[in-house]
Amino acid sequence: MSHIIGKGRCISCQVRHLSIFANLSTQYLGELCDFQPTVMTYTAKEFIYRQGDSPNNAFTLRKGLIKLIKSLPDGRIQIVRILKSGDLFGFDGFAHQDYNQSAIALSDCEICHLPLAGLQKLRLQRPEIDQAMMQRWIQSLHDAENMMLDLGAKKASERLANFLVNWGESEQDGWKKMPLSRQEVGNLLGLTVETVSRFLSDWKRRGVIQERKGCIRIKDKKHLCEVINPKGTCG
Amino acid sequence: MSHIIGKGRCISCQVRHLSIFANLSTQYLGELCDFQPTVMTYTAKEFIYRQGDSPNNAFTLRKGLIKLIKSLPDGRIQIVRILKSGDLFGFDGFAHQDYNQSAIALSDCEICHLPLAGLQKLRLQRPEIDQAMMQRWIQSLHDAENMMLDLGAKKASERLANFLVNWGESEQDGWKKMPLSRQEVGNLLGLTVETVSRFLSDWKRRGVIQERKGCIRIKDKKHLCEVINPKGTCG
DNA sequence: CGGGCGCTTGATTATGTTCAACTTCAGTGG
DNA sequence: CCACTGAAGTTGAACATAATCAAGCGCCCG
Repeated sequence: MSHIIGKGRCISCQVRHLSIFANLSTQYLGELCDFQPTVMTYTAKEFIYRQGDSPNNAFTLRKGLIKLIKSLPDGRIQIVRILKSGDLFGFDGFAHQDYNQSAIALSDCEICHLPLAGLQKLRLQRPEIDQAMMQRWIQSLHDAENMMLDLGAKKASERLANFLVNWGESEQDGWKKMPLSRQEVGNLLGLTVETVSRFLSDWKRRGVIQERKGCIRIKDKKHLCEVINPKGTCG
Repeated sequence: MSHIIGKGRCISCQVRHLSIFANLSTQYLGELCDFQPTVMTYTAKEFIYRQGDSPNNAFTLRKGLIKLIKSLPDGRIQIVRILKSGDLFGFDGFAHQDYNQSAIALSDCEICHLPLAGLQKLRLQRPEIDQAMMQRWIQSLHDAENMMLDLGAKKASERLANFLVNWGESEQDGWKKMPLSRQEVGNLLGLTVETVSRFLSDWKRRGVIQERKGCIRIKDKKHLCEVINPKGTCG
């Protein structure tokens, strides 16, 4: 279950450099101390909020992974975003709107609850924070646009190869944590479990990728890139 | 061809009430006059900007319709947004990023070019403008999330029915302009021309919708709503 | 009047889904 | 420690949906 582990001390936060408070001049970190967001832990599969709830907070993810999902009445699901350390989410309240998605922990998580009113005040006071938030909104929109292109115009293998390459990025031929189930990869890419499983199995048989207990490694990136873009270049 | 038709006088603009300057207290409209964005006209099918261009401006659409598209090297296209009067677009520069999509006029258009630096200054000065921009970013993100759900989780008929109902909204059983070609509807919904044409023809034969010279009318909204959501309610 | 574009329609194919059976593995309790 | 259980993953076969290919229509514009 989720529980409160205390008040955040942003000034000494280990993931501040990833957050919207990253570029804050040190002289203003003091003000941030008054802000004192509540820090909570969540266990895997727990909801942080549900689509339709009225927002009192925005959130910063400190530790773990989160999926933002939208779902249809009959149970079909689309993952619209995967959140990593330092990511800001649940900011719908800034537009006086209810949460437009549900947030679910993919792993055990540590999350800062940022009261909307306080954050709004900070944002108006400190241009660095304002700028950081704006950049994140625009980046989120870009990510969403790229995903629309994937979902609307690409085929299964292209989407999956693209997902693997992006996920494995920054790892030079090393093992990368893959905490998403086949089902979740399907929900992210608009595919069924079976389709995801078939392509992954195929690529494993051909030695394009390797897998072991929740980790994945790309052996033949070139091959995946050719799947993504038959006659283009890629990394 | 596009050409400049002069400097905008926001204070007397007919679509200001739809724009990010809508809620500006009258006392500040004067400042806005110094801003003086360039107003330009574009003819249908013209590019306003291209994906990858460096942004100098954001834009407000005064008159007409615009599509924002992303495309793959092999020519496949996804429309990621359709813009209407008063909509703000091309604001990628605020995050120091290149345009992430291309903007193309769907009809003859009138567009305000808003210099980034000037707009940034206005935003920081006037909370109303700042708030309006933020709301639009969040709304755009919501729209994008809804579209991801459509593209990833729904079938052709559901997407198309949903599109028609949304497009026809605010019209009480009247004729609604439909300036998108079958091809463009396909590019928006992740479908081929043929698939779009087939469903529309079918619904026309059944009397669910009517069409005449670039206009469309929904005769049997209930039927479309049942296609969208087999056992739910809808408007 | 001719040409071309957008739209429609049919036939065929491909891609991915659905359904079903089986395997693997982690966790649980005897 | 091992048998049992259930969830996650794999695989095959049948099926459905939408894409592709192809042909023809209607209409606007030159």
